[in-house]
Amino acid sequence: MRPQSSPHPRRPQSIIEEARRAQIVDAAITTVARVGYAQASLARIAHSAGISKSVISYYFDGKDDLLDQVVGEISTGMWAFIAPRLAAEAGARARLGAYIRATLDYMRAHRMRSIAVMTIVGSHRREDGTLRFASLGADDAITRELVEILRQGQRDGEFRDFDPQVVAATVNRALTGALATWVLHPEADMGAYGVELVELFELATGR
Amino acid sequence: MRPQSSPHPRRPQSIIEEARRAQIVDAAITTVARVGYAQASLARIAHSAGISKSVISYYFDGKDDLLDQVVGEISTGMWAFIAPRLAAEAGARARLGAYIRATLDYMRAHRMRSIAVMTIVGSHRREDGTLRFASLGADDAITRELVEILRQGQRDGEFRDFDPQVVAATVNRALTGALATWVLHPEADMGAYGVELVELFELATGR
Amino acid sequence: MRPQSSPHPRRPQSIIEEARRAQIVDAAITTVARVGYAQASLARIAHSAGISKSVISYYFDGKDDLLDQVVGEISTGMWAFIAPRLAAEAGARARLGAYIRATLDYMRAHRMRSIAVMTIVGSHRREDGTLRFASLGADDAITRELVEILRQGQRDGEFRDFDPQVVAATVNRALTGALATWVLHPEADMGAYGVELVELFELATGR
Amino acid sequence: MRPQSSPHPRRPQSIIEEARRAQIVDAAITTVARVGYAQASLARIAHSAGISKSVISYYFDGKDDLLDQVVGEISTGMWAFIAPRLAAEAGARARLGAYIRATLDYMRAHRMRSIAVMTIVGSHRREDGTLRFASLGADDAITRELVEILRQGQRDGEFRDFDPQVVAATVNRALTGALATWVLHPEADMGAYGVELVELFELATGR
DNA sequence: AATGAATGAGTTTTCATTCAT
DNA sequence: TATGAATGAAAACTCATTCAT
Repeated sequence: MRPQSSPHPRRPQSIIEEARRAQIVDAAITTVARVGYAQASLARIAHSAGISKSVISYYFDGKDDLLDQVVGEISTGMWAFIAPRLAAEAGARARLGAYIRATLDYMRAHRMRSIAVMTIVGSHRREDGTLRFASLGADDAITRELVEILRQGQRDGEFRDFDPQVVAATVNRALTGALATWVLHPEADMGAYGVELVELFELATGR
Repeated sequence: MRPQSSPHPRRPQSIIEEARRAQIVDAAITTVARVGYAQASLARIAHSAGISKSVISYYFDGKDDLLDQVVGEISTGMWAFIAPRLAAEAGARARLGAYIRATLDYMRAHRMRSIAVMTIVGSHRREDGTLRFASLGADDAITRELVEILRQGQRDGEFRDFDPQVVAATVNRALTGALATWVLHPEADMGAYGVELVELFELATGR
Repeated sequence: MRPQSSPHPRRPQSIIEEARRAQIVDAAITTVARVGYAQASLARIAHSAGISKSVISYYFDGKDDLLDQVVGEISTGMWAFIAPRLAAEAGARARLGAYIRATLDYMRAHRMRSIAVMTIVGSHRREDGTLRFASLGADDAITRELVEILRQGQRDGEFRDFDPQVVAATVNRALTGALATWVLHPEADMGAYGVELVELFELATGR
Repeated sequence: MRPQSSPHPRRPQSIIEEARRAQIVDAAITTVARVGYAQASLARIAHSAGISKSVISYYFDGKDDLLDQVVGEISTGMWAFIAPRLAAEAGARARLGAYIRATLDYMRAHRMRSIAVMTIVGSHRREDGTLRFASLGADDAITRELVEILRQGQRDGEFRDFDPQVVAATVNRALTGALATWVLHPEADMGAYGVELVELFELATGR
């Protein structure tokens, strides 16, 4: 990922330039969410953005760069959404609940973005075949914060003894599971789903 | 579909035919597990099987058919592996634990198959863009059995009151999460991971 | 065209062998008539005959040979149908009418065969790109007989002076035109069409 | 369809774009006329145009689209050639003669185009197996004009009573018959052929 | 007498990328 | 800043044919 850096030697980032980039990123998000990773060709994305294909090549260093930036932007936005909600809570137990609720709230508020990032993370690969974002949901910034919450809870005696990495991965998986359920059943009650998950993990982690 | 779009509704399944089919299915599994869904072209699969591309078309009615059969075969094998382990246990709590352990044992015993099915399920789409196997892990035969176990536990008073669909989806997600962790960290201790998950869900579901 | 001759050194033409050949030829006729020349693959023909693809290769020296024999057999049958009807008439004018009526009657009695031969004649090409049956309808046995009728009529003073080749080609084209109309409008009245054509060519040729 | 499945409903048709399209259409015409419909692959057409295969996909929405445009362009050109010749004549008899002569003149002046359109019309099929241009020569704009001439002649008493559809189809068939003869015998005298046909149909229709 | 198995050549189409303007 | 034009590679798939049995 090469965020904020231009492929060609151009430095001044004009407002119009940033607008174009955002427009393309949005089109990529919508397209990936709608038709999936494999079908989200540059032609389709360009078409969805109402621009010519080569504009994408102009602003991004190829498809990989575009998708990298899509994931980067969504991750950033997600963290910006969740972080204050964690900060508002005191105690590991409360913060774990806030983490779950905030994530689900983000998904509800940004359905397309959430689906897109889940889709890309599960499909975007390097040339050697390994998933490019395999660490997302397991070792990224947000998850590291979650792990820290869990560790703090254990130190403070709020949580029982467990492997924080395993629980963190399970929590994240549960959250994307909620999203997948929502995709399959758009009429599902995400609020109730959240209540269930909060209780589930409180019981699972409490002493 | 049988070879040559045969006029006969059912032709005798020769040994060599079944062997070839199995060989191709195996090559597809290996290839998908190694390079991912999008890169697993028929050419690559054929190459991996050491056969010509058109042999695949000869035995399968296209790529969709092949992948359908891959998923079908693995699902069947998985269920055949897990079912007796469930039957050997009495009580919902014990059976839930057996479900988790058996699934992880299957994954350990059949790493490639497990990765392949997880990959295909997450990527294989219909022409309309919807995931072809979206229901796998949410509404398939194995999951229905899991839901039944959870319901039984609630009826018997072993489990607290929760939404069985949510918990079942979360359990399944946790299991594929274990697999994803194992892919990312092949040195990870799956046995310990299993112990963690069993305890987590016992606490999460118990009263 | 290599009628009656087998590709492989087999001489005894058993009854069963002839039955198979006829079965395959019939299947080819039906298939070509239904889906057109380009789509009439050996696989489709074999499927329609309820046999394996390689049986065709066993009885015919490839697709060209099969189609040659299809055209040959239909031409032969057509001539066998028409010839006695010509012989029954005296005078060129009467025989020209009989030619037109007999051909249309054949088409009505053998719709599939007629469509098939028209289709193949218009599409089957040699490797150099030239139509293999370009002479059919212009210089074949039946047309030569038609030309002879026209010449006789001119000699006898029944017909005016015209180029018999041109008129013969036009008559034949008119007849395949009737067939094409019938294909496009299956409800068309072929009897009335025939009456129109007979009158048309009587006036066109008479003195 | 325009290049790149453009997002804009109508892009400016640059000169170079129109030139390329015309070049490709011409190459398709030449190729179809030379090797026939079935052998006229996009690869061959591209080769004949001296361009890469994918340029065709860039300018046309697939092979069907290309052939549709080939037929459309030739039909348009043919009508533009014939219409003024009809308009220059008074009386149905004279106009019928003009129709025949003008069509044959077009064929002589545009041999390849004429052969190509005859070939495509006789072979290009929809997925359901029906001929895509079955109505050409039976129910298209030019033929409707011919039918109108015939009807006018009957109303004015120049022509006898006959089925105009049958006669129109026969005239058109006779004309493609002339073309087929010319293909088979390039040395044939098309002028004389035309004289024969004009006389034939004058006698056939006159009272 | 028959065919299952296999294949290589060829089909149309899609795609990401490059480049001159 | 933007894009129209072009391309080569690769995709899935079809086909007529061959061959061993």
